Amino acid sequence: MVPLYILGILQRFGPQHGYQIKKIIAEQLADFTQIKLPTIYYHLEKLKAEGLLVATNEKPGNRPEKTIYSITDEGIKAFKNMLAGLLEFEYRPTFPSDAVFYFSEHLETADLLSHLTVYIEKLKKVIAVIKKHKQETLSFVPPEYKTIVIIIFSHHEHHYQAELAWAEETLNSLK
Amino acid sequence: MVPLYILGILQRFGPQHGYQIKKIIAEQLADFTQIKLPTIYYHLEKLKAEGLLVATNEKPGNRPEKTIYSITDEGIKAFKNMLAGLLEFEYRPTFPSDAVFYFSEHLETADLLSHLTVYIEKLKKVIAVIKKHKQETLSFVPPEYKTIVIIIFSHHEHHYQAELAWAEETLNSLK
DNA sequence: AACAAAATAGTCAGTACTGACTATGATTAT
DNA sequence: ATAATCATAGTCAGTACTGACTATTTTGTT
Repeated sequence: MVPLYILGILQRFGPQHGYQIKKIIAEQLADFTQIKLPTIYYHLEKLKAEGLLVATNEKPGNRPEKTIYSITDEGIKAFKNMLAGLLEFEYRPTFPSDAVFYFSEHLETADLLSHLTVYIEKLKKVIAVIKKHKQETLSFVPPEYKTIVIIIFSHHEHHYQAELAWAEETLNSLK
Repeated sequence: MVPLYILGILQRFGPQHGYQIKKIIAEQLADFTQIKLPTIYYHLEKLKAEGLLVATNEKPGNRPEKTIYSITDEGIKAFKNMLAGLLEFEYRPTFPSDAVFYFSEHLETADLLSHLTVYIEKLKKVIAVIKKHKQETLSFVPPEYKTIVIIIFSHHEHHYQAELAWAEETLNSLK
């Protein structure tokens, strides 16, 4: 995923350095990925070694030196292949909470119930935040991106609602 | 997750070697985790180094030598702590397909539509399989485990249904 | 009896990720 | 004026995961 994001962002926004790429991801995709800065640098160097990016150095004023990365023609080709590969996406979730229940003979039911209650409240808040972000995002993106914004946000809404419904059912089944 | 599974299985089923642990996970949890054999061996050695497991060697007949791992008192304590930590579970999914849509300006709508159609059929099949496995599992587990089986399976059912609903909505919105 | 396939029991090297750390310039608060 | 905090721009070592590989035994198949 990370190389795809980097190559795509470099195409859409032009040459960038690591910190800026991280910022773009944090601003536009914070709800959907949690990519850390060292991960960005790791892949920038890797993509450079593969010839998909080239680096130039820049020293703006007396600021510390920056390494600016630009995508190459090779990089554009590789991006298209990655995207085509990803198109055959699959869905195979794993939930840490399944392990909790699998081994729940080692836990008190009361503890499970109280944690589930807290969890349900958290989920409700997250759902509210996502809905708010969706509206905010829709208010500033150009019209041609609105469909995509809706698709991505509603993907997460669906799954958070599923998680909430499961948590509520589970709470009731244990009471 | 893997250390928790290993320590839990060693408590529930007694001393085991790597391949058997893998088999237990594959039989009981195949729908929910995809832990590979080298991952098991990696953690067995790590847990041994931490003193949470002890290893004994066994040479049964003329079969190749086995390394059998048993949980220690330290290991039982660590397991309880892990489980208590996991109890504060969170939900933060990432979907590769979001990246596909985020960069969908580089794709043909027709390709998106045809892949979504295939994807929807796959999801329907997976849901049917999960429902079947749920019934099968319920038919042989002791009654006191039925609630847990239902909780874990229905967790996945909910999310697969969410994924299906999202995929169908998305397909319609792009038509 | 001979061969193939599956089960058993691992090793190892390469890939990916990230917490903790360093270091400097810019901005804000007091 | 100065201290604190934030933004910028990374490095590095440690952790985790797994594909590819090796090797033996058991079980079927012909």
